[in-house]
Amino acid sequence: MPVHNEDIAAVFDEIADLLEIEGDNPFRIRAYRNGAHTLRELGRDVRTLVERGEDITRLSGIGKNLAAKIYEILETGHCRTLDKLRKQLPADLTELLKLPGLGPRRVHALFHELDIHNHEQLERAARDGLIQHLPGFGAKTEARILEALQAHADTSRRFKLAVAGRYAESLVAYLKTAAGVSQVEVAGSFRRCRETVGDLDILVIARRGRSVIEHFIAYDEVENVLSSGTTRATVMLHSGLQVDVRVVTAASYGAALHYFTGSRSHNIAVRRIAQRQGLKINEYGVFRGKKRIAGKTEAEVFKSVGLPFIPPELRENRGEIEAAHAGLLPVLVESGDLRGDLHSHTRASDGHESIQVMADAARKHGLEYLAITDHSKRLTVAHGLDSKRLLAQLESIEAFNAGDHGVTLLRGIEVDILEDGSLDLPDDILARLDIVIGAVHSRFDLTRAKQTRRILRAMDNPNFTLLAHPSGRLIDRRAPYDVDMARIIRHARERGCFLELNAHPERLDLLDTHCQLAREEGVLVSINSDAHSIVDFDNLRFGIGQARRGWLEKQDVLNTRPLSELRKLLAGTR
DNA sequence: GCCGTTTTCGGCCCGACTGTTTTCAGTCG
Repeated sequence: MPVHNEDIAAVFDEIADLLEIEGDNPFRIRAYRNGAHTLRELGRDVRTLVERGEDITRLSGIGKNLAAKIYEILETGHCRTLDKLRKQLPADLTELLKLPGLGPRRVHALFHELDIHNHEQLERAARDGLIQHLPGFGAKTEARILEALQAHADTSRRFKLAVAGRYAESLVAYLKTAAGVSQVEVAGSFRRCRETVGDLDILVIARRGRSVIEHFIAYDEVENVLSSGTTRATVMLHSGLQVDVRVVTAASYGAALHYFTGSRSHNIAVRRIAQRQGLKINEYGVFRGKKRIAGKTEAEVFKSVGLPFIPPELRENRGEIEAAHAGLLPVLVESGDLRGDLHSHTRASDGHESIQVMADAARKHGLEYLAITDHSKRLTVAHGLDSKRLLAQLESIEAFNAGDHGVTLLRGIEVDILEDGSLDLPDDILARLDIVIGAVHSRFDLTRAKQTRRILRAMDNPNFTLLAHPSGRLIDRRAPYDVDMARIIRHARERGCFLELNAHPERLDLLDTHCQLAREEGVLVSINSDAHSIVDFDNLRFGIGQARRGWLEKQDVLNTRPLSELRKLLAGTR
């Protein structure tokens, strides 16, 4: 049973939860949480690092103690510290922490005073009116607990970036109509371009907070108001999306934007740097004593602690601060850097438009080239192409290219990688194409070893150019297949082929951490729309966002190359 | 439990809002 980083992180988080309920040293608790964060953001299995004999205490937040626990979990599958805590406290107790309004202190009281350690017991006690008599509780808290228990089903819901974006857009427009508002910015994980967001964090610049807040909570999509003060408010929209609005004045704009953009972990790291320099950073500015020395812009805030501006997409405390210190921040790829798109579909398979219409849309999107890559025959639901239909399509593409349309089409295919790792069309046909994108569309359930072997074998086909949507996941709908991505990335380097970052907002794989890994290994990533209709080219921006989260620079992205250079790179894979 | 521009001990980010309190603890972001 392989142990993944997430398994170890979950152990550390549970230890932290249980220690917190028991009122342990808060810094010890944070150390466990920091360790969990480091493992989750690592991008490669710590197991592999250990197997290679690397010193894992060099990872930030992993000291001797946590390293020993990692070894223990890898070897035995258990952690004695956690086992011991679980003997002292019921296993389901940490579930209570997930209810809004219940933190460690209250859960401690519920357990030790009323022996409550699960939802059922909590609900019964609340209905019997027992909770409001506990010290620190009251009638309102008891009522909120009952509400929370009823609403519990959808508390952890996250929204895909593109979906959240639509809610954000109308809300921003609405907030701009409030009196005295000079600026409205969506911050938080949305600004960091995370693939999903748990809530919207919106920063408003205005002289007076209260009137903006009143305007905000009167928005007609508001389901209920969770809190509302003079400078901030939290509401739940009808859609189930939570929105936080924070109002500050222009003098605090940069500091507030930095604070509200996060991530929390990044903010803490930056504030600690400030602290060591005798400064204090809060959402109002950077202060030396009572004197504000910065805060108007984010760049000013960074500069005040001796750092260059760090783009929002990098702010995950994943090495960006160290890189900034060392002057090694990447110059991130931008939308305008893309010269082409290497993955698109037409009516020939499951797309909605002709070759000509797709080409025209790509040109209007500022692209110089577009690969037509319809599905192969195995994907019958998508009306995949067999050799004969593919050859016919090649003729149409060549005919198109013979004219002057301001965009060049590449002859391609998205060929199915069959269960044994062979490709769904004959080699002599694939050899006639400019680009062969391999993709897994079946048997997502193979074991990690088999799935990995399947993909490695497909890459070994001399015609193979690019691995499409490498994890196969659909966010919220289908888990990724189990595969050793680090191995696949290394193999891509050895084999000299490429990986796709699929820009569709439901896919967005490669993951950001895998982009980082690809970059370190020198494997070029292609940011592709996988367009099935002309509007889908707009999705490229989500791919750019994900690539930026993955530290990719222009030179790390295959389709930033001009056509002539691209052709050489494609030819080089054979 | 981690870590070092105050380096092997002594510190560890910071503030808003709520509810239960009469000055603040708990929770949250």
